Amino acid sequence: MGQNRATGQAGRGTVVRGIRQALAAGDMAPGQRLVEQELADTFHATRSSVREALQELAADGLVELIPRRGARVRVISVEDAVLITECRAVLEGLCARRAAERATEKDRTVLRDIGTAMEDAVDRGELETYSALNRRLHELVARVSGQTVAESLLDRLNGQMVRYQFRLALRPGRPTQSLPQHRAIIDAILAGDPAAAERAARAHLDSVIEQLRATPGPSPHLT
Amino acid sequence: MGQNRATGQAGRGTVVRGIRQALAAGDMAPGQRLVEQELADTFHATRSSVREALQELAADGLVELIPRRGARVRVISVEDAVLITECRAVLEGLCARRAAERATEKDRTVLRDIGTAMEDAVDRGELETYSALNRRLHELVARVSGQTVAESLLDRLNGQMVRYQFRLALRPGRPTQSLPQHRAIIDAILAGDPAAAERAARAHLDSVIEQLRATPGPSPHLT
DNA sequence: GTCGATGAAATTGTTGACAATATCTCCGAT
DNA sequence: ATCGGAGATATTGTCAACAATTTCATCGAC
Repeated sequence: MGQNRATGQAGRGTVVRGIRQALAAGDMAPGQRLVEQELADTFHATRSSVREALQELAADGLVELIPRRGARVRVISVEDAVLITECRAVLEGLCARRAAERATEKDRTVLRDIGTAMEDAVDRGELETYSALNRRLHELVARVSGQTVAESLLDRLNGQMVRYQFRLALRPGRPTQSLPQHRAIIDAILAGDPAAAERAARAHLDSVIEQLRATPGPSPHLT
Repeated sequence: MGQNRATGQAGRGTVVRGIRQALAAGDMAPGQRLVEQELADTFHATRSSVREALQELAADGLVELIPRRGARVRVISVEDAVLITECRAVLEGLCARRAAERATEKDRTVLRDIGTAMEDAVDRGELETYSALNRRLHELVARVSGQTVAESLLDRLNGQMVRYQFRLALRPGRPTQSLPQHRAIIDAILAGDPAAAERAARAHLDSVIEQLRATPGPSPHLT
């Protein structure tokens, strides 16, 4: 691994992954300007690759593309985050409902395991683990539901929320609040009760919205 | 309007619009291969513009992009259409709910007008008019709801459904079936009853799903 | 007659140079 | 000191030629 520039479609993938990661890690501030040549240098790709990567990220709503003025990391206000989460609420509600109808024995076992693992993690105060299980749970529900369209929409929406998600998960007392909500979703799916599963998923995300509303706006731009 | 090649971003826009329209008009069959040079010629644009346009359309799910093998018009199976409509159901449910909470006097007036215009159109058997009003209604509800995120998701999903939508609207007896459902949505919003509005929107789209399921698969490829 | 290989044609992917535009810097006028 | 404008620089957008790959047609062997 050295000086070789990743070229072509490989390069594009590299840049997309790189920017995604930098965004998730908080290495790129919202509103920050993204200069094509700089990106090309840091990721050892060509400007063409960077250009295409930016378009892809713009389509996913992670980056804002202004003609003749380049790309910026998209700024997502608290209000935006709320609107996004409202969509997540109904879409995850749909997924939970269908998951309750369709979960196989195998799925149920995995679900049960995630449930107990979550309780353990919260007991032991392992926030990182809990957060990871959280993601796994939401992903599993979407996958089990067979709602591939909803799943991809949720993917997109979640991508836009990275900044807020890690902010929320670290809130003191948050796990104690969300754990029973996750339990309720799991239990409803295990019980094969679609209506309850949908209600539980929505209730969970409504609570996320409440938390978001109590969030101070994202650190005023250090342009 | 002559021999001038639309160049650059203008060209890209031209191509995107052109393909979108051709798709809506049924001039491009699903699965049809889209060759860059051909498109560049027919829309009088450069191959670069075409390339970018295809990426944009791919991000919107209208076109399938396979590396090294070019672009094809995306084939949307009946099952896909059902999954899409299930998402639409919950998203439009959300919009209807919020619209019921937020509609201003002005909005209500427009809504009422659309309602009566719909009834007139059905009475007179003006299918085209009814179909246009249908679109306007769904758009208005989304806009009034203030759910900009849901609105853009719905835009994307609707774009993928063009083929099926016109197929459904022409079904005999369909207007008689959908008119009261539209009325129910409008009335619930006018009454300021969020829960009823959401139920009505969902019920309407559940009925669309039923119709879709009773649809013969999209005409077996005339590749 | 079918299958596979070989070469030709068509098509997509990549690159680097160039053009157009925006942004910044510096300077002078008020 | 502030504002505005001219030039310089930085940055994005465009293009056409070239490279790589796939697809298609032709031909020969079994």
